[in-house]
Amino acid sequence: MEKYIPILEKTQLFTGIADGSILSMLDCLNARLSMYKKGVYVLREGEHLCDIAVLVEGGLLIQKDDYWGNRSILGRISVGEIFGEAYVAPESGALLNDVVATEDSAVIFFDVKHIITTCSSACSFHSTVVHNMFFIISEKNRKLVQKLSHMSKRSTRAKLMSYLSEEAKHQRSASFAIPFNRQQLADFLSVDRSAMSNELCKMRDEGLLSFKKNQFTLHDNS
Amino acid sequence: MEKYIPILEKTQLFTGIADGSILSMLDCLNARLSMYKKGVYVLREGEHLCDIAVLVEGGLLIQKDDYWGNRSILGRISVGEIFGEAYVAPESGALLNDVVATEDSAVIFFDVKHIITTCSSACSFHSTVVHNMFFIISEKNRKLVQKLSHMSKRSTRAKLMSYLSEEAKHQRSASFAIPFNRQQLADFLSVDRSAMSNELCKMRDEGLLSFKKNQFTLHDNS
DNA sequence: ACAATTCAGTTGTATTTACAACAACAGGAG
DNA sequence: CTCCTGTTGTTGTAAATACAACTGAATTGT
Repeated sequence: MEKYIPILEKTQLFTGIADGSILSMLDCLNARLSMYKKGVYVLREGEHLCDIAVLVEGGLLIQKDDYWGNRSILGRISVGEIFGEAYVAPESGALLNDVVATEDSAVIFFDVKHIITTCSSACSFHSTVVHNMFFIISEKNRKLVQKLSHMSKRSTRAKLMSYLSEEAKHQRSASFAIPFNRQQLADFLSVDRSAMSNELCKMRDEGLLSFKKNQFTLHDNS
Repeated sequence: MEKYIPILEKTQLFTGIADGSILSMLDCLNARLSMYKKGVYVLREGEHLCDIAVLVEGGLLIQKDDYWGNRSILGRISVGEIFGEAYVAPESGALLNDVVATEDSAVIFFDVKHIITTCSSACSFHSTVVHNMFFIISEKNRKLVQKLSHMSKRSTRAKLMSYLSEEAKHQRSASFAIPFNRQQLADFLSVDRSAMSNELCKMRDEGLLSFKKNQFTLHDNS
């Protein structure tokens, strides 16, 4: 677990924690490390979770498959991000989504109770971590609202434009990479892949944008 | 503002705060009361917010209108609930939605900085409020994920079933009232009102459910 | 009580999207 | 190199949805 401390130091969760303190906190927060091969389920819908999880290596997708095999993708987790934070409240029920590793991944789990309850040890960083989590969850909240605003668009084209322009704004460049392939993007926006592919090509032919693989460029139509 | 203290006492935000303490906290948290007539905008998309808001009287809708007049509804705020919590982080930008009063309403705003920073006064309840907010935001997070799972359904019928069965589960009864009229429900699920109305009637004719106004009953098809 | 307004349901048509099946291409394994 | 697999784009058809226009019922205000 120690090898991932440099990663943890850079995460938003441990912002403001003195460099040497994280190692001692791991113990105090009952941290556990788990490894997952590509394609393996990290968490499954219906399970109960008492932990906050931090991805320290690899990549994850948060997704859900319904009875008929329709998949919907809630989002991607990259190294340094936390997940499972929506289930920390005592009354929160079972997980609503699966979490799947898209590459070989490493995850560190922290016991929630240990985070939000000040421990008996002399570790004075609890309140900092609570504050950090506070902001992280609030920010996740905003990201979900943004995703909802993409999905509430009525047409495939409007959904694509909403998502892509948001992504351009976020990455501060008209040219940017997205973390999805076409099928994943379609599942993310809840549209049919082939219809979406078709629409993307139409938009390209109209000069709205260009793309190659998952690299997109939005064009200025002024 | 004092007249709303009994309301505040019952909110999740002030759970665990001794009864007499709220009055003194109002000052400490720089609380401000605002009244809004039915139909008036409480907050507008694009504004910046430095406060947590608690609805103490009336009802609100969180919604967004696009350039062409398409409205999408993010959710409803009832008495005792908080809103604006997605914008507490210092880096969070402008509001992404409007907030509109659907009845004459009263809102109390609390300065976020005063909540998350321990004040110099002797008020010892800060950490309790922070913990409460923590759980509230986490729970909101889960609600957003649930809304996303309704909206990611591919057909109008599936969206309706997803929303209505969730509502039945939440209210622990197959018979329940929803907080929307038809147009609002359509805007909430991002579908056309008339198409939705049509689908609802088909579902009723097939015996899946029955309804009258905003009162719905799901039927057991075993 | 009456008029005005909002709300819910209905219908027909135009448009959009989903679905299915396939072709082209790229990258990796043997 | 060749085969296999996964990904993306293409096309035609079927199905679902949006849109517009209207009816009747319910609600509100005067």
